[in-house]
Amino acid sequence: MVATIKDVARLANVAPSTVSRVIANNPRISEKTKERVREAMTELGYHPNFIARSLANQSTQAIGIVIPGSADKAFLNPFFPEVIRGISKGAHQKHYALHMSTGETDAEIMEGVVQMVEGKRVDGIVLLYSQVDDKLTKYLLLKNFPFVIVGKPFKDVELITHVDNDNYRAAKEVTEHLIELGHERVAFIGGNLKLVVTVERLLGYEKAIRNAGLEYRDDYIVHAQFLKEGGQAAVQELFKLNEPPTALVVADDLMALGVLNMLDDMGINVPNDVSVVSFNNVMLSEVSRPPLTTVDINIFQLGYEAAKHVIQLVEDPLDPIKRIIIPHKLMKRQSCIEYHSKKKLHQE
Amino acid sequence: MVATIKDVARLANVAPSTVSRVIANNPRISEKTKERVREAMTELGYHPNFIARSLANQSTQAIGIVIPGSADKAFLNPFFPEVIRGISKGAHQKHYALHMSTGETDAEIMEGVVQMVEGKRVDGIVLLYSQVDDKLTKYLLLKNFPFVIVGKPFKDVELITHVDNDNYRAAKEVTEHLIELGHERVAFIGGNLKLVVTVERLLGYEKAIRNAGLEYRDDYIVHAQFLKEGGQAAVQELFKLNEPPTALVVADDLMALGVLNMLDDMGINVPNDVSVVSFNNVMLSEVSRPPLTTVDINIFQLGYEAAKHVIQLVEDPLDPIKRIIIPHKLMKRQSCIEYHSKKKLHQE
DNA sequence: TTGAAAGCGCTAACAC
DNA sequence: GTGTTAGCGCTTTCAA
Repeated sequence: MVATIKDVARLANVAPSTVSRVIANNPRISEKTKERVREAMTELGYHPNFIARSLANQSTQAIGIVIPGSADKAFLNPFFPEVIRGISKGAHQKHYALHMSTGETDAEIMEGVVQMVEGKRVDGIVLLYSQVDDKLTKYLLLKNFPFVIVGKPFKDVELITHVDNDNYRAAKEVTEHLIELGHERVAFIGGNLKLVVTVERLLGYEKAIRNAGLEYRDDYIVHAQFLKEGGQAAVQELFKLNEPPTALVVADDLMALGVLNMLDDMGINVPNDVSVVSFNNVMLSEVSRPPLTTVDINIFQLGYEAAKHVIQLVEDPLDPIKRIIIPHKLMKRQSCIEYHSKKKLHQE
Repeated sequence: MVATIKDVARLANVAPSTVSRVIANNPRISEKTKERVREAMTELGYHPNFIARSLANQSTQAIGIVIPGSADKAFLNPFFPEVIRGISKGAHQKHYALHMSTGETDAEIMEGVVQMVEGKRVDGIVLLYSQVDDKLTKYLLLKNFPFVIVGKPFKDVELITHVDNDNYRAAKEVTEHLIELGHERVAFIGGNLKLVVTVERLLGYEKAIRNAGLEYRDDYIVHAQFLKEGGQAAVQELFKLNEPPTALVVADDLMALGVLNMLDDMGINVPNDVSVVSFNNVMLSEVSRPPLTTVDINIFQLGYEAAKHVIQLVEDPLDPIKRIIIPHKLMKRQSCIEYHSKKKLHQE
């Protein structure tokens, strides 16, 4: 049998409550008894039972991570491990552990969150995505449970602490970059339109197009899933058009990789025939052929700040709602080139 | 206040234990009372408190994941997210959640594991690596705590359920492949020599070299960390030699990427000047320039089986110790080429 | 400065 | 079938 607080108390000739106070390093216990109790602890190889403590305490020192559509899909996109790296770092600094449920469908994920919250398994939650009209957000808000969103909340922006990039501006900037390079037929390949990030990037793209006085064409907007295969499907649609685009804004590096593959299969050269820019700057984007010009959104930082702020929220429920914007940066690489009507000139 | 089992009991006019039995769907409760209790539950919006249940139950329905040297480093290598994908899938099928501690140093990681085990925060543990002379393994074994290792235990192989590849054979095969292509100066770039996987791969390499009657040269063996930078450092050493190798066996795709980079910087062409094979077949290896010939070790499956088997162990402590070997497969891509003394001929 | 005792919310004997 | 009751191991008033 494993030693409990009672065993320690008995051995040290004190009450269990005293042992508890020693664990918490309560200053009102004399150094002498502290010493005696500590000796008893090591003698018995005592370690506190976290679960029991959690029950008495109503706190778990763990934060929950919620991933869209099941870890076993999402982890295919390097974005997620990278945010989790950041979260892990932030949680570590405050001595928090990480907890993930493993639901696959939306219903199961919801179920998992309810279990985390209602079952008191975690003290706070980081939502790794923001969906339009999200039930989860609504639930968490209703329960008044500490949580932060990585991304921009669809609504109630002023009620939810969130860590985000300025995706609108970032998308606008990359599109402008393409336009400055002389491109006039710029298409947008986005991910799931239910994700707020997709919407933001699309809006930024649109703004840049309109600002430049270019035509905003519906058939230049394609949506697919945030995976390699998504990118491939999108390209096929776009290059069936009479006037195919000369540049592509792709909402995610992994999709861009699919785009690159498909373009290659179709014998279309990047960057000579078509320029490509994308988002995230995951390791792949540096390695791809050609290396992708992409927006570094500082994924790690996104996770790190999210963790820090849920914990703040947990430890002080009155902590004000915050909006943290992580800076982005365009990483120019070899997937973009100047476009002069029918001629291709020097690289950027 | 949140509803407890007592509230439900009161409203349904039954004893708390009856409610508990309804939750567990105990067959000895009449359908009628079950119905009544369930109504009371929904009316009160009742959800069981997992922590309280865990305490009474001595079970958490969660399995712990232990990563070498902190998540925030390890996750840089795509191996880890990929195993976790598998674990997540396996855990999900049995309705288990995942728990990770966030230690950074060895001591902190040990501390985290002790907290998981002693604090009863998880029912079982998956160790995502196997180190020579590992304290963690020793501890877990001593505590008789359910755990499985992804990899080959350094010792006590017959006492520890583990999920592994036949890394020895895999390394032997890829080295033989290189030798068949005509290479006679084949070097080995390994990772941390404390990791059993490194040792196994090195031994397989050695065996192939000796079998072929080639000279086994110490200066052809270099070790670095399992990251991109590791690969780069290794190359610099190797190509300072008088007789630099014409082929490289690299113990990890990510390192291989670093190798590729560095070789490129040095103006050494792959595969024309030197052939490269590596291990893991992570997504990067397909995308790199040139695409890497690598051993697919089926990372996802490794994780999936590991999860399935810890859970089995948790649910039946008498479940026999097992050794699960996941098959591997050489993925031939464009980083290898035939070598004929001073000439290079057609590709493989 | 320390102890006694109640309680966190649930489960599992043991009764009936 | 269902209720009673004693824990699970800890924290936290309240008293002394």
